[in-house]
Amino acid sequence: MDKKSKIVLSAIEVFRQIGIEKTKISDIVKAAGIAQGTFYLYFPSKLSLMPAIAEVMVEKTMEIVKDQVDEQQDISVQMKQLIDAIFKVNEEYHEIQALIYSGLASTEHLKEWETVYAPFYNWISEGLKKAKMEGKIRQTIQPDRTAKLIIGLIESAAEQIYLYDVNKEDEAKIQKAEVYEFLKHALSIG
Amino acid sequence: MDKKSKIVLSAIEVFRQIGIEKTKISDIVKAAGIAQGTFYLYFPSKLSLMPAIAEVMVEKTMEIVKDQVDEQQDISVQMKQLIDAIFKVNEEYHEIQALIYSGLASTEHLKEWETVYAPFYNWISEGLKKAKMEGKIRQTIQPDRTAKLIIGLIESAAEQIYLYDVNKEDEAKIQKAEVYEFLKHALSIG
Amino acid sequence: MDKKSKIVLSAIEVFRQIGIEKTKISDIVKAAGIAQGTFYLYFPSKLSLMPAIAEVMVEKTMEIVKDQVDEQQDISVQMKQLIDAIFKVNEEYHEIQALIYSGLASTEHLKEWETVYAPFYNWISEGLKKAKMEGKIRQTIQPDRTAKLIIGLIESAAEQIYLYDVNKEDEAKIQKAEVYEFLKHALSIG
Amino acid sequence: MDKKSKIVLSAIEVFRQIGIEKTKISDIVKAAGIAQGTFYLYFPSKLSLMPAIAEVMVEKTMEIVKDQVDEQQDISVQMKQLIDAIFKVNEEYHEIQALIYSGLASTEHLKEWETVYAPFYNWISEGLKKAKMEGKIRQTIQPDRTAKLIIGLIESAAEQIYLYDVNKEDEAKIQKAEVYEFLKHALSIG
DNA sequence: GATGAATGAGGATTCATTCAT
DNA sequence: CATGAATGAATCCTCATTCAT
Repeated sequence: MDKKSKIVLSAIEVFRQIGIEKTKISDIVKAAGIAQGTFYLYFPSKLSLMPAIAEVMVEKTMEIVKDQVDEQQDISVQMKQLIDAIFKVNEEYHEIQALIYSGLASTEHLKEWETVYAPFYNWISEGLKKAKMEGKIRQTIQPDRTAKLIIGLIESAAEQIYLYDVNKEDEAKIQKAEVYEFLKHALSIG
Repeated sequence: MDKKSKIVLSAIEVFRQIGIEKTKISDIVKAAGIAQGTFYLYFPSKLSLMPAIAEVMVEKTMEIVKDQVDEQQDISVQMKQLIDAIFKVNEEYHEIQALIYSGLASTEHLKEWETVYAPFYNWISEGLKKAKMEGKIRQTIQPDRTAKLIIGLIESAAEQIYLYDVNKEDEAKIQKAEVYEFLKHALSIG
Repeated sequence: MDKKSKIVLSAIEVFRQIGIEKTKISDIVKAAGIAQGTFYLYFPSKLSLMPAIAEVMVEKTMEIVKDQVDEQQDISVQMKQLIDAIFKVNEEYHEIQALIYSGLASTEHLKEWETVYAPFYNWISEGLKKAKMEGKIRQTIQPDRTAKLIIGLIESAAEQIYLYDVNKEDEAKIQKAEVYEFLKHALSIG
Repeated sequence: MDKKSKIVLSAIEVFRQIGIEKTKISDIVKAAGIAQGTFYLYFPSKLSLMPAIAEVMVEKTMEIVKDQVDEQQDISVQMKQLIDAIFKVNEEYHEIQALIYSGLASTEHLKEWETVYAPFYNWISEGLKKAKMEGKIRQTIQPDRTAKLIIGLIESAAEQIYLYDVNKEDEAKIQKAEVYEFLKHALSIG
């Protein structure tokens, strides 16, 4: 394995054990079995690790999700499986999720977050599109938007964490309308 | 204003500008216009600030929510208003939400989190109970649990953040079942 | 004595013993009897010490010069005394002279150099003006400019002797005589 | 050009730009277009560069001086030419002079300094001997010693001008005239 | 209570040098 | 000869915390 990957994986391990705040660069390199200076050949600082870690985490998440969700099953079964999968990932890596979040938040790497999560969102979205075409779900659903809502809902249920993006009034309006629709059905209002 | 409040408010301001990671005590006291040592008369350490900040933030959130939501209105209207309100709060204080979370997460203050958020959850829960009794929403809803789902959903929609809590298998099972039910209706599945 | 002066004087001592390059901040603070962090309350870096050291050195130089040169004496005697004085300073502080020079050169403190040396230059210049008015030296001399030439001449002469090693009494004596002769003619004294 | 020369010349260039203190080996090799390790095939350490640089600088100086000074001319003309030459070298390489000096001083290469400068001193000394024999300058002059005084005088005069900034043509002109007058009298020329 | 200069342990970072390719 | 990734000792610098005033 190349040194860069070794650093990232070791960092994940160490962060889980000691916590991001208390982890020293020296802990990471010790775990990776490399010299102190070598770290700086690949990352300028501890926080600059975060996007790389996030990427690995999303990869792991997708692995588990794809493993647990049977695309041949009915959409209702798939959703149950998706919930199981996300709860499972969160259970195993909840510290890392928190770390990534605070790590991304405390730096200026926020924009990389969306890029990193994109493949996961897309995969869900494709599933929704199929179900929509087959008339299994309501036709007013916007798959891309709803995919994110679903992931957010399940993750927040499993976790209760908060994240966002601002100053997009139109975007917010559509989003709000969509959430309203979503919620109306979820609660069986009216 | 007393010095303690001055410290908390200055800290919020400085955290928003510099980020929690990079903020020094000296930055906070400078912003508060007090001496370095004075900080320690009110807070034993830097991290002990977090719960106090969280409290202020929840207070601000509830102020806005209670101001925007008209309890005389129909539940569907109230939900629209709630969405508006939460989006509004998040728009204004999204960095702080992240800060609080990472601040609480990076220490052992996690347990205080629930306490701090409790009044908000309770208020939503009460609304659901009333609607449930009036037959406006489905009778299978568990108000306490659902209150958190709703807040989580809306906040994640406004933000896209992730947070959690693990090792509660039974708790997780119930939670998963509830989400499933929630989601089934939201998507009009079956 | 205040801490800032203590740092400067200790730095001079340590630099003389260990050399500027090999001196660590920790050596300086140890010599000054203060904590490591305290250094940074007064100086941002090792090199930023240089102007302060230069100032002290010029003060010391002027003390010795004013002490050795008798302004009541004839200009030729005064020049002899000036040569003695500068050689003396150089013998004692030759490492520091080198340090200051390289220290100033390697940083961006060059402009401070002139300011620091100004009082010395002025004092010599005043002496020349008086001698010129009294017809003791040639009338074509420009005092300000010549003051610098004289100091430059004597210092470089002294450096040539003391740069390598210090105990060269005989060598110094001959060099001083030669410089005196050189200077006497240059100024057309007597 | 062979790699050794390339290293020396690149080092001079980089030192001029970044300053000796801040220059890393990696900067030098980058400028020279060679690999990091290659440096050590030609120089055992960073400081061992200094004598080589000094040598190059003295060579350049002597080239310019020999080019500008016409040995057929009268000693007074030669001195004028010498002043011009040294000022010229200083204008172009004033940072390097400081570098060499501090570079040599900060190590144990001090003894090489004399060796490196020797040919320059000797050349001047020879000129003085000849002039002395021809009765063009005062008979009390000791050529070897005076050669160093002259160079020291002119260099310090030039430094005073060019140390701060280079484009001071008028200032230089006046300074050169003053130095010439000073020197003419010091040597009792004409 | 309030101050802010002083502390110093702790950790980040640098960079000359090596050596396997 | 040439390379440049890897090394890790050396040292800088930060900043939470203390305490004499």
